[in-house]
Amino acid sequence: MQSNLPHLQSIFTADCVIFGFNEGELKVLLIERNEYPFKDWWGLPGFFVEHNETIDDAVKRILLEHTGLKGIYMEQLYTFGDLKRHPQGRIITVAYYAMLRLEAVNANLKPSTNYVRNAQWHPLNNLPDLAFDHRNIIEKSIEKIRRKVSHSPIAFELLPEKFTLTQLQQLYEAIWDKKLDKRNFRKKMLKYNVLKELDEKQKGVSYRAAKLYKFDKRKYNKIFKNELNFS
Amino acid sequence: MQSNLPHLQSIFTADCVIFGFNEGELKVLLIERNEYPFKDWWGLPGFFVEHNETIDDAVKRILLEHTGLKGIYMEQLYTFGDLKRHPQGRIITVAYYAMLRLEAVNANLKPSTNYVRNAQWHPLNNLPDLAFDHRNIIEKSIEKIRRKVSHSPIAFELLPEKFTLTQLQQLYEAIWDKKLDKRNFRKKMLKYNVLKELDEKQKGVSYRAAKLYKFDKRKYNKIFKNELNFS
DNA sequence: ATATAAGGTGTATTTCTTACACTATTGCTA
DNA sequence: TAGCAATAGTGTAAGAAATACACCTTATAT
Repeated sequence: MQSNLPHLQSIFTADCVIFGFNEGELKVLLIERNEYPFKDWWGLPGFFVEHNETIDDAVKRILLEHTGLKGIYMEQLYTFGDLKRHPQGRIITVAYYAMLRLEAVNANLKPSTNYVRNAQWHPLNNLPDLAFDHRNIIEKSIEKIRRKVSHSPIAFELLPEKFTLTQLQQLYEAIWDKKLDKRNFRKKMLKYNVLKELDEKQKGVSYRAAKLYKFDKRKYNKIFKNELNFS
Repeated sequence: MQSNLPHLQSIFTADCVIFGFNEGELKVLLIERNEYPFKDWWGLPGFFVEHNETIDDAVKRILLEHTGLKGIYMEQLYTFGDLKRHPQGRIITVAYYAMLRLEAVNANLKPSTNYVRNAQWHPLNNLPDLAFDHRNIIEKSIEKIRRKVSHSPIAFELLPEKFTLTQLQQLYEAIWDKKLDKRNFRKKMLKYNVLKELDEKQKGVSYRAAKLYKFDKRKYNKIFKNELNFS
């Protein structure tokens, strides 16, 4: 099958776009770079992929080293390869994204590599200047989650385990950047039959406490295997 | 911004998954390889990306050199990076896909590189053994076009410029691998308002000739900019 | 006790989806 | 040239889903 061909290895990076939701805002996880190029700039967690690790493994390792986050399931988004995107030469990057319950991990963001000084959530609509083409990558990610969320209720991953319907609605309003009707939203959500109503209520609010709900993953998997609705 | 960092270049390949539709079947364009590795095997058009070309440009060049096809708009599908996918080492590949009017290009498939001996359409449900992980790439592509076609009527690209509603229905049936109701299908399609009815009929058939339609791209762009339908 | 702030609920209208079967037209051939 | 073969083309009724819309309830703070 092969003659004496040279041995080759792909050199490339992988970047992580991690979305969280808090205080009615979508946020993205950025790191402060401690190494050239773009030393002292903010950017996405991202680094070179090793020769002996899959891309899926690499993004997990990189996210852990850069932010301390572990066990996050990321999906591949797109591969960026503009000629000028990286100052060291044409280096392509494979971007992955994930959405997660922000409040669960808010406190303990701890980089474990010298390449990174600091990891922090930033509101999506108030980002600092970013290294490389990272702003572009984030913009493509937000388009992707908009499309994704419109075909399946994956948005639950951005909420705490127990949440109120109002929180859920605010999340959709943040992703869509538009207001939704409260009654219709609730009707629709409850009809999907993937919410489990709990016997608990919100605490610590100075007004009528709302019922708490959980996302029922078993039912979700049954219903949304086929997420299709055109003809 | 940078100190004295080494100059680097990504080494990687790009592959093309080109779908066509003919005689009621979905087909994919394969090439017969004339070089190691996988000499004499069938595989996707694909090759190394040059250091000074974008990935988007590279797939166009590669498709042209391998098959003679020109001016095809391809979209990025996914980047494959399994450790064992390429016998020369861990070389990742960025896969692109396109759908196109098969009958317009059927005759003149002419490779212009010695790496390729031959280019040919193969029915999707009767593929030969394929080089590398190309079967896997094709499977991921077909899932993608199923999802895509269910959110926007992009399937028109697989039909000749003028087509009958029955041809359109057969195309959807091939993509979905299931039968659809004729009356409901027509009602739905016409309601989208992206078909232009022509003053022409099918020719050369030995039964009642069907009306021909065209895809109205202007209307399409207006309607499907936001292809979203959840809340 | 009252104000404040959000929680929680129903109905009528319109639109979309689905299931379902017969007549019309054309070319071919006996 | 009659009739057969093959596909084109059409409508309706029932159920499901989407939308628009406003008021009372409950908990807390003062």
